[in-house]
This record gives sequence, C-alpha cells and structure tokens, in this order.
Amino acid sequence: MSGRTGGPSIIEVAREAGVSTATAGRVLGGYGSPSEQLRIRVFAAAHSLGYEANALARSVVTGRSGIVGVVVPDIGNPFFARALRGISDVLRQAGLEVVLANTDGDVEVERRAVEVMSRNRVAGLILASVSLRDGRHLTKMLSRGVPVVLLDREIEGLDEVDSVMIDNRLAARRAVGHLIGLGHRRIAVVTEATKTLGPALLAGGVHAGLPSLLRLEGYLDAFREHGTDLDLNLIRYSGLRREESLVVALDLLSTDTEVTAIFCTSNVMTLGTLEAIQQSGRRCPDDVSLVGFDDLEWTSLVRPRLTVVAQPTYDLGATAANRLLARLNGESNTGQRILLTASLIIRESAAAAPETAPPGLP
Amino acid sequence: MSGRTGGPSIIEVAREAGVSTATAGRVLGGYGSPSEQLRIRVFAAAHSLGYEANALARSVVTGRSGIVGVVVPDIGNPFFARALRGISDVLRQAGLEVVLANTDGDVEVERRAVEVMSRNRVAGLILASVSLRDGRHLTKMLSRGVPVVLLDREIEGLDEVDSVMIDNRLAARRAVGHLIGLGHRRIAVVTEATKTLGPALLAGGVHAGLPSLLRLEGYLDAFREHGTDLDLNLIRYSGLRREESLVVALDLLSTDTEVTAIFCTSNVMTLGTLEAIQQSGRRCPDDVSLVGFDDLEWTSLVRPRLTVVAQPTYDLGATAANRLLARLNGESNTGQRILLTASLIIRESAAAAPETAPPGLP
DNA sequence: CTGAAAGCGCTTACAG
DNA sequence: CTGAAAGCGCTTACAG
Repeated sequence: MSGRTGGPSIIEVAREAGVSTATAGRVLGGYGSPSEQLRIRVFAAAHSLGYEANALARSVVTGRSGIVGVVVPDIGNPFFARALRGISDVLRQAGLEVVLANTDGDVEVERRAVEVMSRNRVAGLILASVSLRDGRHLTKMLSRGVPVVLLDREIEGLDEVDSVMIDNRLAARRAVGHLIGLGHRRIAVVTEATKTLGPALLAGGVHAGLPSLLRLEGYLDAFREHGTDLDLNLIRYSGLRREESLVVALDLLSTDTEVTAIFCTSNVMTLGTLEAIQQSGRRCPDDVSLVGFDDLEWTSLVRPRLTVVAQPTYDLGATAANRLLARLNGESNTGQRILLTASLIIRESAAAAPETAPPGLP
Repeated sequence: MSGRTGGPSIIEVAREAGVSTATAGRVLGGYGSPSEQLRIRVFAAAHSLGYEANALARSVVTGRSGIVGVVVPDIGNPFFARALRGISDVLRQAGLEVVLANTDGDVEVERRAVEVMSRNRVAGLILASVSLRDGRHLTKMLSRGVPVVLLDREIEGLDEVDSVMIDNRLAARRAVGHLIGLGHRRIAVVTEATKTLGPALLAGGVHAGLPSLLRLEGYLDAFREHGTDLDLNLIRYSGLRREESLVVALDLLSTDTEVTAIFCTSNVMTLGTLEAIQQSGRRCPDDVSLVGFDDLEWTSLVRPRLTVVAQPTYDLGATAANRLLARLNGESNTGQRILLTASLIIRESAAAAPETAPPGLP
C-alpha cells in the first residue's frame, strides 16, 4: 500500500465495467478505438465511481505533460500581465495548458521555479529571466529537448534558444531623440540599470543584455546621434522600486536645477519620477518634460497625460507562444532572436524646452 | 518502448553507480538512510549522466504533488497580483510550490483550469471563482480530500469549504456613510454588479454572494442607516471593463446634473469614472466627489488624490494560504468563513457637498 | 475491437 | 544499510 489518496483508479473502473484496464484506458484516455458499446459501459462506471483521470500517470508514460510553464519576475507588473494574456490565448488555442510561476525578481526563486517545472516535465517553457549572465538552470530542460523561449530578456551564451523582445535600444534612442527635437539639452535619465553595470556600460566594458542597460545605451545613442553633450550627472540609478526612484528623482531635481527633461527606463521608474516632479513643485511640462516607459492604464489619467514608449506587450507574449509552438511541432530548430518595435505615444508631458533664449542675448 | 523523451532515469543512474534502483532512489529522493559511501557514488553517477528527477513519477506513487494551485480571474488586476504575493510567501516558506492559472473571468476557462490542476493532483487549491452559483467543478477534488480555499468570493452551497475575503458590505456602507457625512445626498454608485443581479438584489430576491453585489448592498445600507432617500437612477451598472464604466459614468454625469458624489465598487469602475469626471468638465471634488475601491499605485498620483476603500490585499492572500496549510496538516476540518476588514483611506477626492444652501432660502 | 502483459520512472514494505 | 520485488495509475505494442 502507498499514497492512495482516495479516488478510484482506472482499475476499479475497469472492474466495475467488466472490461480490461486497457479498454478502460482507451475510452477514458480517448485513444485507440473502443466500441461504442464498451464506451458507454466504461463511462457509466467511471461516472458512478466519480472517476477522475490521473494526468500524472499519463504523463509518466507519455513522457510529457501538455502543460507549458511560464515564469516571470513580477506578474503584478502590467507588462507581464498583458504579455501573459497573449501567451495564454495562443497556447490555449493550441490545446495546451499554461501554468505560471512568479519569481519576485529573485534569482534563487527563479532557479527553483524552473527546476520544479522541469522536474514536472512541462512540454515547454517561456521565461522572462532575472539571471542574465547564467543559463545553467535551463541546461537540463534543453538537453532533454524541451523548447525554451526567452521573453523580454536574453540570457548570455544561450544562442540556440529563441528570444522575443522589443528593440529596447532603438526605442530609448527615439524617445530621447524626441526630447532633443523639442529643444532639450539637459536630459536626465532615471534607470534601474544597476550602479555597477551602468557605469561599466559607459566604460564600454559590458555587453548590454538587460532591457534597462539597452535602454540606457539608447539614451547614449541619442546624444551621440545629435551631437549633444553628455553629462554623467544626468544618469541616475535606482533599484527597481517606486520608492527608490522617487528618492533618486527628488535628488536629481534638487541638485540639478538646469534639467529640463527626464527619460525613464521602466514604468516603475516613471511612477516614482512623476511623483518626484509633483513633490518638487516644478511644473510638468512647463519646467520639466517627462517621457515614461510603458503605456499603463493610468498614464492618460494623470495630468499632464504622459508621453510614453509603448511596447506591443500582448504581441510579445503571443509571438513567444507561437515560437514555442513552432518548436514543439519541430518546425524550427535554430535560435531566433525576434525584435518587435515599440512606439512613442506623444501626449502632453513632453513639451518644448523652456527658456530657449534667442542666440546673442545674455 | 514509449515516450522516453530523453533524460536518464533512475535505472541508468543505479546501473552507472553499481547499486540497486532502490538505493539510487533513496539518495536521489532524499528518503531512507543510504550510507555516505553510496550517496557519493550515486550522486557522482547522477551528475555525470545529467540526471534530473521525474517529479511526475514520484507523485504518482505518493499520490500528491507538493504543488498548490492558485486560480484567479485576472492576474493583471493589482488586487490579485498582491494577494498572490501573500499566498506565495506563506506557501513557499512551508516548502510548497505554487502554480498559477488565469481564467480571464471566463467560467469555462476556470472549469478547465481547475480540472487540469485536479487531474495533476495538486496538493491543494486556492480559488477566486467567477462561477458563484456553481461549485460542481470542485467536487472531485473535495471528495478526494484535497483542501480548497476560496479567495475574495464564496460559492453558494459550499459551506464546508473555507473562504477568505473582506467584509464587502460593511466596507461599502462605511464609504458611502463617509459621503453622507460630508453632506452629500445625491450619491451615485457605479458598479459591476450585473444588470440582472443588481435589480434582483434590490427586489430582495437574491442572496448576495458576489463582492460587487455585497458592495451594492452596503451602499443601500448606508442610505437606510442615515435615512437618506434613494433614487434608483443613481445606481449605474457596467460590465467589468474600464471603457464601459467610462460610458456609464459619462451618461450619469450628463443626465443627472444634481449628482454630487459617486462611489465605485471596484478599481476598474474607479478608473472609468474618474476619466468620465475629467471629460465631463466637472471639477473633482468641487463639483463631484469620488470614492474609489482599492488603493492602487496611481490613486495618489492623480489630482485630486483619491479617497478609496483599501483592502488588506496581501493579508487576504496570506490568510488564505495559512488556512490551506492548516487543512493540509489536518489541523482543521470545519468550513471557516474569514472576513478581514477594509479601511477607508481619506484623501482629497471626496469633499464637503457643494451648494448646501442654508435651509429656508430659495 | 479487446485483453494479457510489459513498461514508464519512481517509492515502499519486506527480508536480510 | 541494501536489494529484489511489488506497486502507483496509466499507456502501448503484441496477439488474437
């Protein structure tokens, strides 16, 4: 005897119906071709016993589970919530189930979540990873031939794996270019790129992989492109928490009175920065312009309405899911790096730079 | 031969290590007491072969999976996202894994999600259901003795099941009472209670179970409590979509010029209603006061800052998880109905009623 | 179409 | 402590 936790098995159903377990399995599992007569008998028996198939046992035999795992750092972030919808719609249509795990941005939690899914033999995995330098937690799945699609972030050294994200660098460059076009010169950036990685990037020592780093790189690109002078004091680093970005932006606004525009590299940074502008007493966009990242529901509710970089969030998810399906169907087997394009939604928070004094006047 | 989808099994590891599969199982599975010597040999073999345990097979034997299922209607809703965090924190600490399913508010999707989890023998289930009249999709799990905890919504007729939610009726009554206390008399409500259920409730023909219905009932309570006159035109029904609530609130504001305050029964309703006020040209709170539901990140970012009913969201999740743990440990077996208390956060969007003309003047 | 038997990958009494 | 054997609940060739 072991862990029989209640619930009749296929054996009891077969006995009740007076057929072999093979036959019971065929009608209950929907494979083979049992006769209509036996089907009725078996279903009746199953129903009267309250039978419910044990998907675990089936998966042990077939080797896979028909379930796709999705692991993201923060499902509370509207970006991932919406991408998930795209994923679910596509996968559900293909007859696959989706289970989700949230990692809280914690590498260790991610490692565990992936391991749990791998051990439970998910058919495939869509992963928005927080550990960009290290894909070791994926090797077992990959060596078993389970397809993995990376969403929003790549992982270094995993070139055979598919990835789907926006062209972060280009998106940021355009956003900042927009500000430069409006006459701004002292344009700050509030970014969740780390205090170690950010400067390393500036020094040319890092291959940008994180979205935040790529966006920071795009910010630099824009300055370069327009021949605008760059002041390192304009780059402000914050942890990925709204409260922290509030403090950072507040510090920026109080120490640098010349700043006329701010670009934020994520919706969390945008939240804190907007709050900082409000608290600082400066008017937006009269005194300081703002371009945020991600078009969330509240961005058109605040005053002024926010000019933002909008990602095709739903499509990112749907595209990732379609890549996974292609892999599952064996249609493709070379790593593909898919970049979708973000758009700049121009509203009211970014306006012409103030006090563009006519040249020649003091 | 069958679905062997790559990956060595415990048999190969045992062979490689020169031990029985029982011994290999003991060291790899962490049960029994294998000798240190064999442990080393087995681990070495497992490592060299790239072995990863098949949790499915283990679960088939033990009868359960160590995984708790959570199914919610909309993980993109900050309410559920935050509750999930509470759930995860508690469950993870107890050594259980959490998998999530999103139902999109679709009864059929919910039914399927619950079935998938049930078939995969989750150890327990936390469910925020959309099908309040019908708990049939839970009977198989329940009859197998798998604990189920209902979050945020109850299901009629499932009295032996635990549930955790706020006292919705009381919360709404207090919110509306606050408006009455500020001198408002024509207080409208924008609610996602359905157009059929809402009126049925008013007619006394429905036992309120849905949060939205309970909140509507609390709205009525407040009028009754203060002896304020009720006008059915003040009750506006909307689907659970922001766009729809915008239309509904816009209609309210254009057809009823006397309304001085609006209460919303969910954060989605709040979003649309606030937008409607902005578009209508009326000033908030000078012309019309607003009390929203749920304290989201943007509620203190908009102007005026919103007065809202705040749910102890994280605690709701944590409490549900703790109930589940108690059940899993056999500590409890009678259905418990746990009501947490919501609080009213008073900010700027609800102010004294305008034009409270002194009595006696025309 | 149907059944007896073997098998999936693991765990669990049962002897030793 | 260790192994041979039986078992978990299902599926899959293989005969008939």
